[in-house]
Amino acid sequence: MARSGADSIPAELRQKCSQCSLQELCLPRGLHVHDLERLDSLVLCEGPHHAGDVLVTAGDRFRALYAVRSGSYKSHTIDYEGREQIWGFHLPGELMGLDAIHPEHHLCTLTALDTATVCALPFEKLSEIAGELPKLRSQIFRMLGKSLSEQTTRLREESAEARLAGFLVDLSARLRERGFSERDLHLSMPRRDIANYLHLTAETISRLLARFQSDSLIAVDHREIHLLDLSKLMRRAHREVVET
Amino acid sequence: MARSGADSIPAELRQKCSQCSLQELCLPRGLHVHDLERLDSLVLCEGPHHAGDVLVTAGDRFRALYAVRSGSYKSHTIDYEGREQIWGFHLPGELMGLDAIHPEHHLCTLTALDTATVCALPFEKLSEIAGELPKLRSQIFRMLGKSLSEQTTRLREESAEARLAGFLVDLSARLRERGFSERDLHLSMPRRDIANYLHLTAETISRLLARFQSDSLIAVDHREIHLLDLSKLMRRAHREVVET
DNA sequence: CGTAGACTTGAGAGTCATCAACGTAAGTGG
DNA sequence: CCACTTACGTTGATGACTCTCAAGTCTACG
Repeated sequence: MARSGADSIPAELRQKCSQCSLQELCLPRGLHVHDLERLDSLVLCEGPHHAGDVLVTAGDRFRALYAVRSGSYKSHTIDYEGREQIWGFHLPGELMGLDAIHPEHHLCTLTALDTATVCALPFEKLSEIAGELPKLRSQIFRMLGKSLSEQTTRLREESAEARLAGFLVDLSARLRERGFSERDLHLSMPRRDIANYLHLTAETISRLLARFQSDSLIAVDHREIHLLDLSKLMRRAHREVVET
Repeated sequence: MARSGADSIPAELRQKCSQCSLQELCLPRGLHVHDLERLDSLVLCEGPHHAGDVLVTAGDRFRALYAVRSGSYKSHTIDYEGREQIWGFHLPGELMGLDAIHPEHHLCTLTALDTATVCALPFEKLSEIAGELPKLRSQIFRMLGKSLSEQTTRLREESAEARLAGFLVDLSARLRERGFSERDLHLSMPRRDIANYLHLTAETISRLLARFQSDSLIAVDHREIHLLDLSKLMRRAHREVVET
């Protein structure tokens, strides 16, 4: 967590986008090798964090965007009555902290869900480099636009069933993008967190998973979910049964 | 709606950010006079549109962002079953079309709610200029981050009452920013649209407005809403009773 | 082996949607 | 000016869905 001064950063904290396997999912997507090296110069690795560790606390001054390197995180706030509200779960290659750009301080706390690491991208430097690299600039715009359109889909489906089905379908798609099986999900978060994210209760999640299972859509084993019929699940999510 | 070729644009379509009264609310916020003139060179005025006129249709190729100049618009989609979903209402100085940046086509249809005009900001040129003007760049980031954090607040409150109260409080704050009365709201959209936006029904909106009125929080006269007790309204919205 | 937290399942209650009837305002053409 | 139309808005009755509360089971881990 503690880090030495800005200069003389230990070599092991330096991470190279140019050699990262998540290149094509992450910020560097579409950049040329030469330009990638400009990014290499600012990326700092943090972690490993363990389940429950806090990377950023809501209210912290905005310094950097974070790209998940391994494991997963949740972004969440505490509301006026001390209740948690979860805004997103973040997988490797996904950018966190975008909500801090406008107010210049973080709106969300970022907490590790399992053993996880991130790359920190100091925003001032990033913005500077983005001034010179149109592709990087448009990639930042795209990532922002992406989380914008994601937020809009989350609560779009009205019924509890459609929301949970949509959650599973999304997770499946994101795992596939990352080279994992699209049918075997491991949930790194408890039922309560899924419920919170979808504006439901843990009991409802339990009941719905049981219903999906008895309808042969999925097989549930604790936090391992096997998707048996992806297209029926999409229909329950009120999604087009088409690949993205 | 029809416009002549890219060259020789009629003078009356040229609009100048440098002379616009919405400067401080809109994209140019914080730019120097000299830089403002760079923006002047790309802004094109469109309209006037009338209630129901469509500015952009979902699926249209992404060419430009739009800043509301006068009147108001709604952004909405049509879902898998032909049902409308409203994502936002947009007042003068607000940017529309941000959701199109990532997929490079518009996700939302933009429709005028009353007599209204916009400034079109061709994105390619805008992005070019943003490469040279760090302040403009960070302003675009901020506007994106802003709509991100706005989306996250809309459905945050769980009860119907809190959501509608929040809607009124937000509208009031945005009108105040624009120099209008924060207590006298004119709703440019029907109850059905408010309901849709908040994931409720028109009947529920009616009943809640009636309840707020009988609790002396507001006075309702058709689409004119007078806010009698802003701080109680904020409490119903589960918001901190503090100015932004 | 015992405890704490996560998860499941059941019963009852409350909120909001649905359906339906009616009232009101604005616009049209006679 | 007045019937007529159409869209919008209000109000009431009913019911479904999901939350809350409660009890009990399972799992992980010291």
